[in-house]
Amino acid sequence: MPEPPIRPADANEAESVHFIEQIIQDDLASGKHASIHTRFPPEPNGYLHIGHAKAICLSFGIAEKYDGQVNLRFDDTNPEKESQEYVDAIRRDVSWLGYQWNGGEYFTSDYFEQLHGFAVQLIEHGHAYVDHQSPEEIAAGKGTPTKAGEDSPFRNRPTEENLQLFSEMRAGLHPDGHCVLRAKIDMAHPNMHMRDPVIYRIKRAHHHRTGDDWCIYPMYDFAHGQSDSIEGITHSLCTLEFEVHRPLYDWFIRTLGIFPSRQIEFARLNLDHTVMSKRKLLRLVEEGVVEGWDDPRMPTISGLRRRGFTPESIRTFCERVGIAKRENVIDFSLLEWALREHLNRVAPRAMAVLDPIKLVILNYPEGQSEMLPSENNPEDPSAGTREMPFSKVLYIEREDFKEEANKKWFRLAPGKTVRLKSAYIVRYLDHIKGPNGQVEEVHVEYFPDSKSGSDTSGIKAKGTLHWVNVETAEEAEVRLYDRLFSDPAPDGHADRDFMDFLNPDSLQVRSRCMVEPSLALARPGVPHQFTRLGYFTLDEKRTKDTGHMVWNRAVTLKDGWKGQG
RNA sequence: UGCCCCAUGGUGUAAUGGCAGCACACCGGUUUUUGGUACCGUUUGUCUAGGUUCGAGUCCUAGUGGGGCAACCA
Repeated sequence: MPEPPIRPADANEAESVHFIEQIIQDDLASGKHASIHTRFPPEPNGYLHIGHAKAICLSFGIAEKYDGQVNLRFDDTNPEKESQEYVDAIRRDVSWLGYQWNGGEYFTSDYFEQLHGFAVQLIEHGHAYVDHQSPEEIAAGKGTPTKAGEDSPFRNRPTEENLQLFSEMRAGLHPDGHCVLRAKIDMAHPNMHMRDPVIYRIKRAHHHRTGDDWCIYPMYDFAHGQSDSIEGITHSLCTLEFEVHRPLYDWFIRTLGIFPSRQIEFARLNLDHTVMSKRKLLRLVEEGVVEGWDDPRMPTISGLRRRGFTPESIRTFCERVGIAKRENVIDFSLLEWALREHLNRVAPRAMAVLDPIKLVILNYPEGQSEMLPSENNPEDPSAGTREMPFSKVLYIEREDFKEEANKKWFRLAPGKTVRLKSAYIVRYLDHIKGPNGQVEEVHVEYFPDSKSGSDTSGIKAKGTLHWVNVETAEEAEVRLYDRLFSDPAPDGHADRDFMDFLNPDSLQVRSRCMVEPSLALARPGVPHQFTRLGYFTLDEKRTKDTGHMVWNRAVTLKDGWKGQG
């Protein structure tokens, strides 16, 4: 009986890699490829979103890890939907994520001439024909998934006639839609994509790069694999919906006898409480539900950037999400975790009060003030400290005071004692209410010997409150965000429109917030942690437009309090 | 009534025929001048049925469930 193998005493924990990396390692080990070359091939017809970030991190990350190359290629074969605006936005988003396309930048439109040559080559070898059927006739002729298609009446045209017709198509002798070029494969093939796919159509549309040079454009299936091949892409990584296109991808490469790029598919990213398709995102923009593609509630890269996400956090998120072929829906909280994980280490702390009421320290001398040092980041002593002005009248958070509270309430209330962060311990005395019953001021006494850093009072305070000195406070607008949809799967209801599930509270604007004076020098793109409140970033656009500070909250701090007090 | 892909805790993802592990979430505890962080701990999983094997999450067969495929879109 064979003994079970003994595990090596000190085996290095083998690095576990996903199935795509496994293929790459095998190809490198077997010598199939001396080096690897990937590409990221967006169509410039919209803004990149977090799902694209996964694809970007995959293709760029693999090139980086295996010392290979990666191309950025704009798949621009449908001029009606594409534009330079999107090209620019895509470049900016990929760069912002921290990636360089070291293999170069390309456009499928750069290959139009070469692709045209491939088509001629196919015709010459009897592998393509010009079809004069209408789109409806072609669709009908394809059959259904369970029923074989029928040959087009034009399928057996002589090569010479096909050559002639195709050159007329290119020369503009035929009106739009009059005829198409089709690959001649198998109208009864079990894979619908192999039933003589259309590979060129006539379309008199102005192309954002080639202008009016062409009136025929190749279809995706005839452009993508060949473009990969032209660029020497070894591993062409794409999402699962292209799986059924792979036999066609391979067929063109084999039939044309060109460099065999290999397509490998992985499952696309889905996030709960949002939608990810360009069509649906576009609807949110067009119906004015959000401000634009870069609205901080959008799952777009530009939206996340404006919301206050960092490239590092998005890359971490993509690593955690993993790569597999299984359909998946990722918790939004994983994205939030990734941001907190990064920002907790690097974000400078500051104090801000979103819903201010006054705290008056009755026994603090009128007219006196002092500067108290406060750590910029407790996780990073090298970040140093800053001086916080402190005096008799401060702002504290309305929700940090309660007229009645039990033992679990660590904040201010009758009978309670709290520490003011980086300052003194104070004890409740009384409070004043306004005409409509709202608390306006809380009065406390402070203990002079409880000063932060030199506390000899011996008094213990369970809770610590953040505060801002009234005299020196800066006013700011703060925008708080929540999930755009209240339903975890807004587009998962067959009988309901996803717009029915919009979260009415996805945006909260707080207009008279008070922030510490040092924040007046803050710059956009540098996230801060507002003590006890979360991570905030200056909104560049809105701050510029309104002339006053506007802060976006990217995410709250994790809240471990159960709210039982 | 076709073809292709997939199935591991609540959510993701490992285990390459040999101890089902990790992260997020959840719950509990310790520390704490952020009810944060850090640290510790609890609970929870191999779709079903057969088969191969000393041994199956892994291989085979069938079933079930989910996803995809019929644009002159990508």
